[in-house]
Amino acid sequence: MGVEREHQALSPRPHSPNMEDYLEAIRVLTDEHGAARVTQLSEALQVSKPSVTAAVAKLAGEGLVRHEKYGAVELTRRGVEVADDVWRRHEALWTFLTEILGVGEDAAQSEACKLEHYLSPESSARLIGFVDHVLGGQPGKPQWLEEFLASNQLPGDTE
Amino acid sequence: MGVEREHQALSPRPHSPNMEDYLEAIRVLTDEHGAARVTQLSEALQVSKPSVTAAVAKLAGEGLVRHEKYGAVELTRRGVEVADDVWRRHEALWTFLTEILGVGEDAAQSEACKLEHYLSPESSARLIGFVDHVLGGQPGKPQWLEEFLASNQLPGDTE
DNA sequence: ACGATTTGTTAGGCATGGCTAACAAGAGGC
DNA sequence: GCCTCTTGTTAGCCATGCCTAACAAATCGT
Repeated sequence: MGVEREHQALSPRPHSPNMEDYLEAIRVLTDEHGAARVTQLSEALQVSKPSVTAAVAKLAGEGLVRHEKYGAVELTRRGVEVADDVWRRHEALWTFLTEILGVGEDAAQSEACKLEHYLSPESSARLIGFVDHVLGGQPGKPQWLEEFLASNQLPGDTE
Repeated sequence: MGVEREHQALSPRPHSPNMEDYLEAIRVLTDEHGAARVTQLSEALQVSKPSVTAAVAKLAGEGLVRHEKYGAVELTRRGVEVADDVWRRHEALWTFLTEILGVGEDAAQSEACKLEHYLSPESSARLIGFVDHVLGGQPGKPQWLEEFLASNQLPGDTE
């Protein structure tokens, strides 16, 4: 195995994992409740309200959200684009983890939230293609996948 | 899709991604050159030498490495365990990315370096099992995989 | 063995992104 | 209308992990 391990940058994503999390959460809350408030974000992301205020101010400075004092937080067009992009990676990972690896839904959810920030556009696209290729063709799952999933049911599988 | 997105903690790994990177790099350098020096770590991880000194001091404080001033850095037994654990996740990801998703080797390398810190033990185990189930049975790759990989060769595939 | 080069450390800062405590604005009950 | 409760903000602080500049130790050549 070619173990020459330089840590090269791999075109760093323009927004930090934390900021991507905020954008994604704003997107989800807006979809669910019509608006995203500071308190809801604070609960959803499990951070304090002052942390939310600060993050939102930062995102507003980058033109990704709009926020008038004491009001709701809204994504700008650019903010929506970023949030959707993160969300697509999230879904691809979630589906892969649950449907193909057989990870439990809650664990897959948490894990996708972490991994989504580090999946490159290329891998993202390939993963989506892979999931589709494996699950998209027939109604159920292919034989070999059923075999693999069955072979993993040994330990505490709390699905 | 059950979109109730609490950011729950998922038993956080005991060591930060950055510290895992240091441990992993020390492991690799020790294997390759017999020892890990500050300058080599600085180059391998693309950080300044003072940053390495600080990180190593921290790891020494946690009992993961040994380091006498101006000398080589060595992993303790516990350090080796952590480094090996990270390395296993790295390899599983690398193999999955290159052999199954068809990502180029360099991109896969960089990406595995990021993702490895966020893969849970469970997913890690399942991913390893998956890779083995898919590639381990026959000599080459299964038909369906060959098909998938072939269907991806359309765009600029700089392998 | 001593000067030059390489290697490593210390000191001092900076950015990110968390936190608590304290205060201010808005909303509802009466 | 006012009092209260909730919501949001400000101020100030902390940890992580990175940096540069400057200094100290080690190593090498002659």
